[in-house]
Amino acid sequence: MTELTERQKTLLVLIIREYIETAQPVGSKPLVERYRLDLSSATVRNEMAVLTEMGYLRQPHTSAGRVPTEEGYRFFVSQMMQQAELPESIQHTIAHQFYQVRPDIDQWMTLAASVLAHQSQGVSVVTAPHAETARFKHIELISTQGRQVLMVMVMAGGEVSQQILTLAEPVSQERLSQCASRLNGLLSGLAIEAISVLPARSDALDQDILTLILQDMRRMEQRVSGNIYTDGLTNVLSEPEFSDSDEARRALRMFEERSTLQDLLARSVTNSAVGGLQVLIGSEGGWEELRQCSMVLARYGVQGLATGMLGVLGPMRMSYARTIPTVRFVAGLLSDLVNDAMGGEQDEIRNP
Amino acid sequence: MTELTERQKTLLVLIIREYIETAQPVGSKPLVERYRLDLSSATVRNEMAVLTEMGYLRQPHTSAGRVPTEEGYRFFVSQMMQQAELPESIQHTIAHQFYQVRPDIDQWMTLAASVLAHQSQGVSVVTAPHAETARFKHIELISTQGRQVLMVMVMAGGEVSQQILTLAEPVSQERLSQCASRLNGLLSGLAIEAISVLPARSDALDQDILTLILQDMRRMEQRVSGNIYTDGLTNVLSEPEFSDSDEARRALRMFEERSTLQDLLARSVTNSAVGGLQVLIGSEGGWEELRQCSMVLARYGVQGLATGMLGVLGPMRMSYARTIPTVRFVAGLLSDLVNDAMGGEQDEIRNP
DNA sequence: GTTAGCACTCTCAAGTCGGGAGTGCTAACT
DNA sequence: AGTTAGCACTCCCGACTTGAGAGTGCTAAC
Repeated sequence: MTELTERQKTLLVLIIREYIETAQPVGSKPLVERYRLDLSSATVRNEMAVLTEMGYLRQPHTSAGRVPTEEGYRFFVSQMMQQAELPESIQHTIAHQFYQVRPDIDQWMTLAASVLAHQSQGVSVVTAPHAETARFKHIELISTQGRQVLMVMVMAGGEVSQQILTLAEPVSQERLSQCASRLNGLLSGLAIEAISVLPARSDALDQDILTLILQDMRRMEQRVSGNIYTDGLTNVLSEPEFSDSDEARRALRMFEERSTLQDLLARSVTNSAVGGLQVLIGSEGGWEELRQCSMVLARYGVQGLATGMLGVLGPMRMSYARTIPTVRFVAGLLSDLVNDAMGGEQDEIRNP
Repeated sequence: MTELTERQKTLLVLIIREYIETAQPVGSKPLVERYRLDLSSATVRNEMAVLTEMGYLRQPHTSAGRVPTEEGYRFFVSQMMQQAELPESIQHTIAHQFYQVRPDIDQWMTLAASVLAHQSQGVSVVTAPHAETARFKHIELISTQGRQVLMVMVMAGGEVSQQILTLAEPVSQERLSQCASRLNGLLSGLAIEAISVLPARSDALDQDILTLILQDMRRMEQRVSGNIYTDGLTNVLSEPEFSDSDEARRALRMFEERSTLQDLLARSVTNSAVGGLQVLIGSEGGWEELRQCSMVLARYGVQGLATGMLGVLGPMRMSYARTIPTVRFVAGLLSDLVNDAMGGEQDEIRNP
């Protein structure tokens, strides 16, 4: 596979840019006119033929303009990656929004999803920060009525788990508080393995609660990611490639289905280099339903404490030039927020 | 406006049922054949003419079959409302799912949304239980690092609010716990109005936290509903009336937009009689974008403690026969769960 | 290596057309 | 009086045709 000449590169980029904008196969003549190229359409045609030969372009049918192939997009994106900073004004606007909402993980996630969807005109996903190894931080027991107790557990990474327990017999709030405070003292900062049996003198309630805590911590560790937030599901419907609604439906359905989405993200998590940005184009993602789509993914957070993923799904011809820098910027922002809120000595994931 | 004869009623119901199933204008001849009516198509035609005259049916164009009008659907639904119990087997399946998930409001809401969307093949909404007047129950302060503190507040209805505070100066976990326990003692069970200034001897930290608590409680009261959960956004895309994607997009978009959705629900909350079931057909909802849609809504929870809404959005020709009993059943189920978890003396909302 | 010219291909929108489904009316029947 | 068969009429819808337009690839000249 020979190298592309400089002119071929420029042409390829222009063609893809044009196609992303218009969603129409791009022809040689309109291209020279639109960009005032110092070339004749015939020359462009020749180059197009070469690029088609090499697999970067294809024609939907004889005598139609050219359309980028997955290869083409891949080349385009690799060009894009280096540069592409988000304009300062937009950076400020976004950051401003984050500092305006109530400081709470849930709010931040929702906002991040909203910002991503808005900026990229695609479907966004954000997963809440999640620790690979669960470390206990704090527990709280609140009696609601009779034998029902609300248990709120906070992990070192900031993850919160709530559940409602039914005890064997009614217990006063006072006893619950004492139990919680004992356990807090004993378990603070410990990971699952470090938690052993309780001192002999502890009562049955302590034991029961401890069992539940361990159960819950194991559940947390098994999860591949924190809660999933999405936004912009409808954005993609306006894209012409999804006008035949069945294709769109299948793609959106799998995106709405949390479990599938989690699989998808999980796979990317393992692949993704720390702090790196990943662009999955078309079949690269490996999901049949998303063959026509691309995803821009990034990992954010504080390595070793809590990390999450965020990304955008769009048609293959999504505006990478907008999406990539946005994803990168928001990832940085969330990393900062997580670091400020829970961080400490650990390494924060920063942009490469 | 004269009454409908018995035969006209039967016919109307059959026509609508047929239309709901096929999404095609229904003609006289196919109708008699399909349902083996002891009538000729001509007679049916005559009756159809009458029903059209009365506004229950319309024809898309001369010499096409009949299609129900909003009036028609309204009549149909009013017939439906009385009866319509969900089959026992399905009731069990659903109930089983609820008792299988981890007992946690968030899980229940997600599951409820999922069940509704699945059963009705429509878009579901569920709002978390929300109290009209916020009553303090418990607070917890957890130091994360330096001056950052995670504050978790639980309200009497079970609502939980988290946020991350930045204090003026670092405070030890011990002092935070003492502060929390003092405030818990003082404020337990109180509504906003009942909370006055603290005893003179309390320190600055107590004061600061109290201010934040009040702020947060006010915020909770201002909200019209708890968190919103939706599911099945994509279901509606397979409906033929939304094949021209623009209509679908606008409808879904407004449904995805939380704020609009909240408005919509808020309006219904005020309208809805306690425990009642509400069916909004077409323009009844008052939302331009949902002119082609219907909603089945219900309120659940424990009156005076915490209530929420749940419902299903679908095309006007949605399967009311499936949706109505499902919504009613799930509402009952959630009421039970809320009552078990937090209830007590208050009146639980039950099915009429 | 580049470009003008040209024949060729293929899509897309508009127009045409006939079959079919369904109606409403009338007149006969019960 | 209500019901039904028969029939003319209307209108949609899919299939087909057609012509314009856009774009290509090739060839030959620059």
